[in-house]
Amino acid sequence: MHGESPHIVFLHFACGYASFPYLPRIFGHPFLYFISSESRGLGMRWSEYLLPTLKETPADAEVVSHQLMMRAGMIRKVAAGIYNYMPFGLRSIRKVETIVREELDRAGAIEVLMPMANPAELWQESGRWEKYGKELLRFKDRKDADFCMGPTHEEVVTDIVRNTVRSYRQLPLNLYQIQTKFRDEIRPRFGLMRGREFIMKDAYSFDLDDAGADASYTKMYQAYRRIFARCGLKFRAVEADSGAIGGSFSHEFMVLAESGEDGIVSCDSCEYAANVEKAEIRMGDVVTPAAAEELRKVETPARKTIEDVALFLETSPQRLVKTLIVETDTDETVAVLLRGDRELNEIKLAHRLGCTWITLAPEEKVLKVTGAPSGFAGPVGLKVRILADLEVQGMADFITGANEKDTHFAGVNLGRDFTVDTFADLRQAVNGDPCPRCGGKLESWRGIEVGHVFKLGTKYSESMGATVLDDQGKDRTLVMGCYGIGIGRTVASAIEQNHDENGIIFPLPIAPFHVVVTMVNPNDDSVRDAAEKLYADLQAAGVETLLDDRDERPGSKFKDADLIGIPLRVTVGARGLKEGNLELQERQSGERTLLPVGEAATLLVEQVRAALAAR
RNA sequence: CGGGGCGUAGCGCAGCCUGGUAGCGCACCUGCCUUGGGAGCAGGGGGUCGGAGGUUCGAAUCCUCUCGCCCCGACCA
Repeated sequence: MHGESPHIVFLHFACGYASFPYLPRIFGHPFLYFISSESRGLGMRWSEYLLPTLKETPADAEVVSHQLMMRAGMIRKVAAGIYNYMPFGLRSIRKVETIVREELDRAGAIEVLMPMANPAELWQESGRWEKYGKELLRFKDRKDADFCMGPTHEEVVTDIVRNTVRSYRQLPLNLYQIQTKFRDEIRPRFGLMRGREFIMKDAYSFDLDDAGADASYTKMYQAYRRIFARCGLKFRAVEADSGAIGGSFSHEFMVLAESGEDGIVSCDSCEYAANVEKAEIRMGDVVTPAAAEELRKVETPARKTIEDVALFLETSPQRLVKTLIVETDTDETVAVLLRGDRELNEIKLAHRLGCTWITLAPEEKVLKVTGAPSGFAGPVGLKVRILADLEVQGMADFITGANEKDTHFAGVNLGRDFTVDTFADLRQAVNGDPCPRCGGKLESWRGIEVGHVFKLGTKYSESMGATVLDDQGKDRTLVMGCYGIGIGRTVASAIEQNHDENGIIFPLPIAPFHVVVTMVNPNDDSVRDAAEKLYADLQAAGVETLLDDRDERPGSKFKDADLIGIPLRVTVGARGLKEGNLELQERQSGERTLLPVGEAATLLVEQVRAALAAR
């Protein structure tokens, strides 16, 4: 793990100063540089750094952030879902961590560090040793005692609190850590986006009662908003499915990006935003239109999908009702009806059925239930329980499968031809649906979940006996909240959101360096001197600077600079120098400005300060 | 878990079908040359062809097993 090793004074040419213990505000010696006690140096020479950029995209990297993090030398894979954080990538990770620490400290949370190796006993106490499944990586120590790698730390933190907190007067308490976690994902992918080993900030709040827990929750919610805003990210805090707890006490923080794994919706006229898993759809009173057509069979040879059937019968998917055969974890098989162009929201259905998960029935089951191969299921004559989306209630004369190979029914009508056991809101919300709060329009986005705040209640405090005495001297079970931020994923999502065809475009607050100084020709003394001077001046002013002093052709250096995405690039070349200028190019806009040599450092410092203060 | 695909130099790939002394581009090293958008020339180093077993006179190539990695996944709605 990172964190405790004392870091490390780096000296090239001047090894005698290796015990230099702190970071001086200003120094004049251009050959002396170091990594501070925070393991971040202000300056680095590319020629002496480890920044292995790749011209080509590694074959196994699917999403941009993964590709670019590999190409920019930020990460290297060690095993499936397990990565080295290379120096350049680590700097960005540390930036996010620093912002997280500052904001959590400000919100009154207290940092701790819990072990990666968790004894089985704690997990048995909470019952999760049995429940957690294969994602929990278990192992034995030399004495054959059971352990697991912590995928999250409710058990451990609850243990801390029950052992150390006795009185309501010690509350509220909010403990957080930044730790490497391990979840043995079935399919790790997308680089840091979905790894097995990953750096996570997790926090846990403890309060005497519900009201206190709500206050803690709100505080964290606010802190999270600041954190992601300070990271320079476009995000939404959305209502998430909170499972058994209910209410609006679960929010996910979603970085907006096309490639996001989660669908979210937000209202264009009020504050409502939700994960599509949760987003409700409000329908007014639904009136079933009168049937106009007779039920009739139509041949639909080999037309299995909604699109094919609609095309073949020269109608639109909206005129079809699709029938999904679904199995539950409680061993029930039901049929679910949706308008042809709609998608089932499995979470809503599971809630409705009171089960934990549902799954589409396998081919054999479909055959058994409907008597036809999949693709031709319909409600008419079905023996299983039938649920239908509210929208279906407003349909008449529609088309469904006929439970017979290569055959559909047309002119199908509710009541007359079949009956539905339950109508409910079962479909996925889509762009343009009405907002359940204000009736405005919902806009849909893709998002990457980078943070989650959750009111836990007493699940762990109760099973593990975390109680304090209240002012009446009575035992009270603590009310908990838990709050996570994926640190690596935050960096990855920042790249997902901020890149172009040339590479990364880091938001300045989390950029590994603020400025890259590119020497066009390091063999030209005037160029070298001017670049060295700027490099020294910038560091003296606290600007994190990468000096590209490599003896490479300018073209490769520019390409590399674009790739690694440092927000400000200063080109030092003989051409500009003749006029007394350096050239500033902003990565984001591509805008170029001439900087008079004498004022360059000052102007850059101002720009960096402004960017950091803007948030 | 089920299905599919791929493992050949650091990276990206060809060669495999039809067995016969392992190749290309980039990267790397040396020298020359060049220095404002991934230059050029010349020379050079580097591969248990993922692993094990088998077939064969002979296996990167055919067969079996195994490991690793990647992708997809349920009338896709």
